[in-house]
Amino acid sequence: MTTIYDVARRAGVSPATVSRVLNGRPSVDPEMAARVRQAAQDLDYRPNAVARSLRRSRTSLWAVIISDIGNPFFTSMVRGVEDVAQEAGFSVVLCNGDEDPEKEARYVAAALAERMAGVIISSSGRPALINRLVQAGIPVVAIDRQPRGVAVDTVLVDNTHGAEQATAHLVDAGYRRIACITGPRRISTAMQRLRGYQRALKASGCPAGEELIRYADFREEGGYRAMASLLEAGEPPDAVFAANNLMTVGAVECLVDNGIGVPDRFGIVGFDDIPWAHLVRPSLSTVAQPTYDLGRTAATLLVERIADPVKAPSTVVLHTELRVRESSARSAEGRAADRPRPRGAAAGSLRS
Amino acid sequence: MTTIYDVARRAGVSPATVSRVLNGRPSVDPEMAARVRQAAQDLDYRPNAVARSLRRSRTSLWAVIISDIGNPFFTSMVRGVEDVAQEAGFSVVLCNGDEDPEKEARYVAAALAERMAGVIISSSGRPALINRLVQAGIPVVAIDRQPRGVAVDTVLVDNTHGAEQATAHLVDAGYRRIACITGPRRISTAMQRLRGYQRALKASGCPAGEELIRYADFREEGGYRAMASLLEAGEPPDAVFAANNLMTVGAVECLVDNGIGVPDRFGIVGFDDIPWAHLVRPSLSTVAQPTYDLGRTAATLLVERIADPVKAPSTVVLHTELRVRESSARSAEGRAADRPRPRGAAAGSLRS
DNA sequence: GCCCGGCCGGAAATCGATTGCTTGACGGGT
DNA sequence: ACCCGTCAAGCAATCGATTTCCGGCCGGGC
Repeated sequence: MTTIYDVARRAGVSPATVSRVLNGRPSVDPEMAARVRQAAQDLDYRPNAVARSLRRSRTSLWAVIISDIGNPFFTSMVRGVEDVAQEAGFSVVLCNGDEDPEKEARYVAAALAERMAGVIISSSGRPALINRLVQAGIPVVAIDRQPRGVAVDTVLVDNTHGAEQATAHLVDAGYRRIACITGPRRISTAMQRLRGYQRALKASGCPAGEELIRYADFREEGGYRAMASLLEAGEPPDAVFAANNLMTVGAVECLVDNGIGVPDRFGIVGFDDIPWAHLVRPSLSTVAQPTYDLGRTAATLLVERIADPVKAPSTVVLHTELRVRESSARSAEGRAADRPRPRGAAAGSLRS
Repeated sequence: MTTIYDVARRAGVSPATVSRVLNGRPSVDPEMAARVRQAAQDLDYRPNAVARSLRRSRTSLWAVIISDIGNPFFTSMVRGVEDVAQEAGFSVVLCNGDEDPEKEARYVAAALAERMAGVIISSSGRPALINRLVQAGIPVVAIDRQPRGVAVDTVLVDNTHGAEQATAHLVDAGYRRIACITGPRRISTAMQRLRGYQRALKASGCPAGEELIRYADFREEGGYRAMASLLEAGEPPDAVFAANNLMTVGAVECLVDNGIGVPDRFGIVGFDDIPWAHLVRPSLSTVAQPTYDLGRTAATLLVERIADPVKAPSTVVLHTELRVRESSARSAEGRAADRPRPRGAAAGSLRS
């Protein structure tokens, strides 16, 4: 690789001058600057970012640590981050935490070791990880999930309200025994969405209780299993609110496998939209989040935080929107035909 | 941040010794090694990876440059890469080229500047980019897409064969006027899949011709538009082979919007599976690729290439598998009712 | 004609970890 | 008793770019 010394030699100047020219510092003779630029181009010189980072003790890389790369929610968010980062002159590298606290910890360690310029994180683990970053002086923005006990810039959506709205909608559609499949207890969004669900049930007078709640893993398969377990229960529900998109898909699969008609015999609303929600039959009612804007907002906060490391952390809450489609639109006949469902089918398919 | 000097001072040794201990070099007094480790732990010392990379002139980061983060094909592939990378002690950073050659060029430049340990790339641009990496001595593995005119390790699937099989399957199902929606001409997979389609048509004696071919962008929206344009044609097709998963989804959407019954009035097979292909009604017939293994294989090649930079490049071809579902299963009635289709509907919806 | 200030560009220190070379200590062989 | 081999550990150079400091030159003012 060619270094700054090679360029300096070819242009007949000192490396210091080359550095000044290439970094756009003023106070360099234009004629000499031209010579330097020419030499750099001739040699196809590319500054060694590693050396530069060491000297400046800062990099131009952001780490975006997301919790599941297979979830379209995150991929859309990342686009928002990228667009802002690029305008601000940063490169984004993506780290897939995969809902695995250990994997996530590894990426945090890497971000720390590489002295990344900033980190946007949707943490599935303990807040200690985020603390480590903060204490090392690395600008951090938490996205989607609220870390407990750490004061960092945060971008969230109104989870509780969205969940409440979704559940209330199921009540309005005529469902009575409404279950909830939420995520792991350690994750803020899981708990907030559960709370919204509970609030709506209480307001409506519908039955509520732990036997209607399942804590799954925000994955498709977890949603499937949770749904199967709900159907196995003594008194199975007639509708479900699923706290994320992939679990919604899993739950629907389970219903299909058990031959349970949606929406007539069973209603379902999911949290977070899916790009193809309208293609699935029945199309899925969801609480849509402004995913792209979530990313943009987080990136903007990060840019500000980098510019001013001591300003007070702020929290931005964006709004969700209930999109009613077919999966929660019970017809009049469906409502009438409220006879007991065949149980055992779910169990059978599970054990197979 | 604490440096190696701080640790050395606290342990009462030289920085050289600290380095040796922490890198597990032998020939250090165990008692002294223990003291060093204790000091490092006390100070929560984390080696500065930037300085280390500079000195060693190599890093432990891989860049995986994929062409569309929104495509589940790539996200699944990345998992395969990550699993191997981790075993080999590398961290993976993901770069989203977004089917945009310029964006991709930026990430290549970053990989180059950061002196990444290796690059796995699914290139949507010109081979010049890959050449640049190779010339800089950075180990490269091309994945999914074959770069022209550059000798690098490559992992592909049997695109031509898969496409041929899919098209032949449509012929067998009784469709006669079979169109093809493929990707941009500059991308090898688009052309190979087109070739397989053409080969199958020729073998079967079905009509073939440029008027049945559309070159789209591997995106959902592009698939929609291509489908609409096919429906508008003088003599519209009665089936289509779509050369990737997202375009398949777009094409189906278009058919649904125009009220064209699948599979009875129109057959469709896509290349590359979709996790939720069986949820969509009608469920989608696809040519499935071993996405995870694709990633694993590429990563394994990269590990080998890093270990031995001069070995001859190899190309690995993995196999696809046709998964027949509903979207290509024309019933007997559908076959009989082969009456002219209402045109204009597609055009109307396009112009709206 | 001399002095001062400003501007330009080079020499060298610096960032933090690694590593080749060297020194010093110790033990065994002659 | 002397010498040499071995091993442990430190010194200092090194990676490549940036940046501080300083010297030299030029021009203007008195």
